[in-house]
Amino acid sequence: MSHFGRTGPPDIRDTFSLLVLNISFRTTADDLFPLFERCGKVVDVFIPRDRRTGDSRGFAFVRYKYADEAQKAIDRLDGRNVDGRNIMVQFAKYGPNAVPIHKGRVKEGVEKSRDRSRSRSPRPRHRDRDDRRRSRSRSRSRERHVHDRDRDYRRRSRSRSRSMSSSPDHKSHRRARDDVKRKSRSKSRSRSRSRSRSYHSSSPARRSASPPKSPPPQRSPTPEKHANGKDSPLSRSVSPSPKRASSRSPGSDSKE
DNA sequence: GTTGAGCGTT
Repeated sequence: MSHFGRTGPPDIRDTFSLLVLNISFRTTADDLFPLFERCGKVVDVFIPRDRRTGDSRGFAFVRYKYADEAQKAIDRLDGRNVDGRNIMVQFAKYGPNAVPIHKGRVKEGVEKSRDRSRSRSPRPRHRDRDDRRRSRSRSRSRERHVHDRDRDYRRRSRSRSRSMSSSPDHKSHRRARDDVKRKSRSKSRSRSRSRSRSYHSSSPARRSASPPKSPPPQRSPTPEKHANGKDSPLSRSVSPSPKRASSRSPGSDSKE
């Protein structure tokens, strides 16, 4: 997506891309275009956005037609306050069209801009939203599509150090204790129920179709109700007649 | 409503 057309980059023959960092999340290409246009001929303004949320990622790419104009934009707009934030303008280093830096003048400019951009001090990185986003994406399709975004994912994976919290701990413990309690209370019956449950769990089709509509009954917070009521449909379901259980044949399995 | 290191699209 570019500012001039929705069919990708217009012409990347002899353009010089500038990376504009630290822009506001609300700043759009339309806001940056006039600003950069004042420094020279702007070929395209592109702001990478999140594919899932569609929000701006906080930086933009501005392509100039001439290197000297791009250099001028760096000199003039780098550090300029835009939408309440001071942007950082520098030559784009990576990307589909690496800046063809051959002229000594541009090269010096690049080094200068990089030197200046290095002024920013390192900050502690903790991004909840990104972690959440990546987690969700990973949980849904971990290694299905790892193409060009692989670089991005790895780049952001660096800040996954202190992600593990202590919240799931007690939850797990609580669940485990609850499970143990239920088991000890059920005792002998637990065997047949466990087998029945296991059998149901081994059916992927049912598991896939069930989650949204019918949650697993064993996860019910009040199992004692069913334990007391022997006529409960659940009880019948989980504890079939001993006759059937003892004389279980392959034919019966196919039915259930 | 929020966030803030970095390098890009149909």
